[in-house]
Amino acid sequence: MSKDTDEVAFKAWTGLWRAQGRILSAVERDLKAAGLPPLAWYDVLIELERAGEAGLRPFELEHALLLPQYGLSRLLDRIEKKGYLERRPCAEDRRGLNIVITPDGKALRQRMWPVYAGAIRENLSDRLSADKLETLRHLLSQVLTD
Amino acid sequence: MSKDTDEVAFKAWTGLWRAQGRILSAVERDLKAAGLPPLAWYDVLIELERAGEAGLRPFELEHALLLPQYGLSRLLDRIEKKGYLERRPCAEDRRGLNIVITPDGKALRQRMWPVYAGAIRENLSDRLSADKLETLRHLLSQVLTD
DNA sequence: CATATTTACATGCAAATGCATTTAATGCGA
DNA sequence: TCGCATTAAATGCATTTGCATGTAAATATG
Repeated sequence: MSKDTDEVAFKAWTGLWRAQGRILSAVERDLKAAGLPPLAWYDVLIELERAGEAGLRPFELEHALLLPQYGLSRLLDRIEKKGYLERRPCAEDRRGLNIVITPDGKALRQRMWPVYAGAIRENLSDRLSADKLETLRHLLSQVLTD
Repeated sequence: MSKDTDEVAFKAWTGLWRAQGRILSAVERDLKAAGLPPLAWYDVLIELERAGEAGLRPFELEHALLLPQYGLSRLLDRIEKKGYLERRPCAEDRRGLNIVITPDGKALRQRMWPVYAGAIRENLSDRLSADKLETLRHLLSQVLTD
């Protein structure tokens, strides 16, 4: 690998970092401005919504969201306390839980979505052609393979 | 903007998020494993090193690193306490400071670099051809213009 | 020139995060 | 089936972050 490649790679990395940071900040700012909870709540709720009535085990959410175990445990505490999800004992494994979204949770997720989508549009879609977006998506999926 | 574009944009965003998260986690993990401080210290130190003897004002660092004002203030506290930088009163503006790296700070930055670079290589450069890296860099720079 | 506004940086306090450990149940090998 | 390593999830404690506000100096306004 040439020195040049290292340099380009480093610039790609800083771009990745800054772009992600800028978009994420915008999303969080807009959510807060709308009186809505942080993005992490959305991620939990959408996963639960997709999982349906059976819900998900914490370790599944952990894997899907790339959160540390203790981080998820406490995130669930907070969301549960507001009534957007339920922790149910798990029949098949009594160590475990089934996390299930409530109707309020679904409603909250729906209110969050347009704010989230708006920030993505302003900060990403509006700045790159459809083709380039697709290229970006593809490159990043390659980075993430394994 | 078509619904399809929105979908691709969203996937590009999640890719951006996950790729950044994965790489950043790897960097932090490797730094910690090597007994070195978090990446944020590197960012501060490299900026200071580039700024030379005159150092930088906190608000300049803040802008360069996209940190909130109070976040930077406390990051500087921690780095200063370990002796890697100095806060000097600023002659031109007595509200301000000049932040200057120490020799120990330069040495620390140098020790951090190979660990940092290694993680970028493993998680980015090794997964994308030179051409694709350049494309990625270019796309991200477009996202960041303004 | 006096006073109001803005800018630079710090800090008290509450919330979130990271780390290590705990509790409890499962599975596995002897 | 007993004992032990492993897995699921929670939690105490220290560190870090976020938010609001404080202090002090510079700048703008009348």
